[in-house]
Amino acid sequence: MPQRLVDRDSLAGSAVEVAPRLLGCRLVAARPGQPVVSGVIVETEAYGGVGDDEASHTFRGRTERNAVMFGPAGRLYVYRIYGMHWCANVVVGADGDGTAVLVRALSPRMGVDVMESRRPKARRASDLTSGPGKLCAALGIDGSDDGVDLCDSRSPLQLRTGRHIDRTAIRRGPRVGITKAVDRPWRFAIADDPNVSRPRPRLTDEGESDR
DNA sequence: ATAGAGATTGCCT
DNA sequence: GGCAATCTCTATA
Repeated sequence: MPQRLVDRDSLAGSAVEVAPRLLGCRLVAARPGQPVVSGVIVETEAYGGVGDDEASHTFRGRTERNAVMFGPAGRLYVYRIYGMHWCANVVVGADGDGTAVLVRALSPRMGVDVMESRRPKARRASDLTSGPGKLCAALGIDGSDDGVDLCDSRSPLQLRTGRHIDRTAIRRGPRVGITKAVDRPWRFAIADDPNVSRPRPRLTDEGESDR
């Protein structure tokens, strides 16, 4: 089966439901006049809505920055972090929920040479897209992509289906870099993929520690 | 108005 | 392992 666009309806669930299902999907940058650059999603994090998840940008309601998170599922929410880098999220849930899934790492597929030119500081293949800021740089994602519809074949950024990831091959753990709601194991990753950022999540679906 | 923290990365010791 | 770079939002005045 060839890759097809992810169906918007499949993003209608809660962030913590959708986050593991995005593993294995492809994030594709298809910009006019430029070579296609893409990678398989290997790490995600779920972020909840207003008053629900203290670590989420939407916890205190709508702002200019987080407006896209309150729109329909399938849009890309891009924000600047630490004044330096960009982070990309897939908006999920129902229109108005303010929920999204942060894409934390990719396994490079198409356009690796372009990624290398955009990530001159990467010294190894696994440095190219092994973090939310790194993958945005590699795919050329910035603030001008905020709000792009990933479920539209005419978009410069698209979300496409990939191979199925077995439940037993998924690891989960606490989200990275946050100081609030640190107890929620809302980070998901494909076990043993070299592009997953550190520290690697260690829990199985049953909550058992791996290794 | 001003200050401090933040969903990160890379360079330094 | 520590820490600087530097934009946006929030809290406090």
